[in-house]
Amino acid sequence: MSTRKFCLAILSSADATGYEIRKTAQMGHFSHFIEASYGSIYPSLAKMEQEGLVTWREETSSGKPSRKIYSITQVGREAFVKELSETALDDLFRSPFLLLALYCRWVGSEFLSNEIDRRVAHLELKISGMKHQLELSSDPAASWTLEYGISTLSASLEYLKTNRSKLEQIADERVPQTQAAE
Amino acid sequence: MSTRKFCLAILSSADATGYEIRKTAQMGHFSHFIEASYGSIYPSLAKMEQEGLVTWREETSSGKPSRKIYSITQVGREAFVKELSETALDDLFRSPFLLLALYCRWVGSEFLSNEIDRRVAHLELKISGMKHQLELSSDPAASWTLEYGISTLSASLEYLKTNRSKLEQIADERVPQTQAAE
DNA sequence: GCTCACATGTAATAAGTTACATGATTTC
DNA sequence: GAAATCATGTAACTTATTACATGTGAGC
Repeated sequence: MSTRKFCLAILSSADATGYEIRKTAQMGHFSHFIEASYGSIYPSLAKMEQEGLVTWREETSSGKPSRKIYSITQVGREAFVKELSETALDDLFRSPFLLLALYCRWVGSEFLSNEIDRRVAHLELKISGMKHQLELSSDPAASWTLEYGISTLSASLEYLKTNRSKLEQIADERVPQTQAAE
Repeated sequence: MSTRKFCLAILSSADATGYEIRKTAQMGHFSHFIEASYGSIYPSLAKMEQEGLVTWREETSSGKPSRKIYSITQVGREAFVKELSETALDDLFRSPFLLLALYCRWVGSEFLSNEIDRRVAHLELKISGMKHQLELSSDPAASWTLEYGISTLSASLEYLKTNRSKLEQIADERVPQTQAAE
């Protein structure tokens, strides 16, 4: 249901093709808290067309592959607002990294350090990307959401940088796998 | 694969029943970044038993319903460590709330305010629950992870409290649904 | 000539959710 | 006597992931 909602969200601002919707999911200011791939977007759009939430027109420029440009209908807008207000609003957060942190003794500190390095780099990249988007943003709501993301990711990064050594020390007392069997 | 990994994680520390594993998922120090329901735990355990990652014994006390107590095998331990180190470590974060924030003009500021109130209360409850767990925690790695969670959730809460009025102002300029159709 | 970006889609599979089905024991 | 907790599981359904399949045009 989330891909659906996301497609309607995009289309509520402007017409778009499936390809463009996916690009927005990957690079837009949504990318922090939404994910959608072709395999979920195209079927979603097809289904919503059947239900009358969206329509499409074909655009054929000479040579270029033809595009299906989707538009949201009034019914679609109503469905979007309804979903916005009726869907559960709790965040979904899953972190394989925190599970690794919790069991870091099993993998040892070298491996852990490496993963932390990667995570730090990843977070820094993400934050700087969002800051860049913030500069370009003209929509105040988008700016607000971006800042929300930036401040939580920054807190996460900060904690990680400040406290990594503590965890690395814990991981130093590695549990050998042979001992593990008792 | 994540329910699987989570079950192995629990069992790597102590034997447990499916029921207990689910309780841990709901209330333990995992609850912040993991979710698992009966519908995913029981099938997972059954499958892992077939693959030799876990075994179980039955415990029948007079009267009480019989319990299937699962134990991890050496093969299971190895599989766990392997999954810990080989699985993707990126967080999964989905936020229907941030989508609502982004389109708050469509729902208006009254509705938004209400949702923010609920979210603030929810975050405060979650944070205080985690602080309580932190006090009880004797495992340094669990404490580290809990503090990680507390600091990011606190940043999130802080941002929300400080900047909610900004968003509420944006939502004040509500887009009427009739106008929406253009 | 190669690779990247544009462009649409399907099929097989994986994974998890929700509700259902059942039943005992304990606590208020 | 009712409700909560303990306890196991299944079945139908929803949803998304991954890989496959296909093809054009532009720039290097």
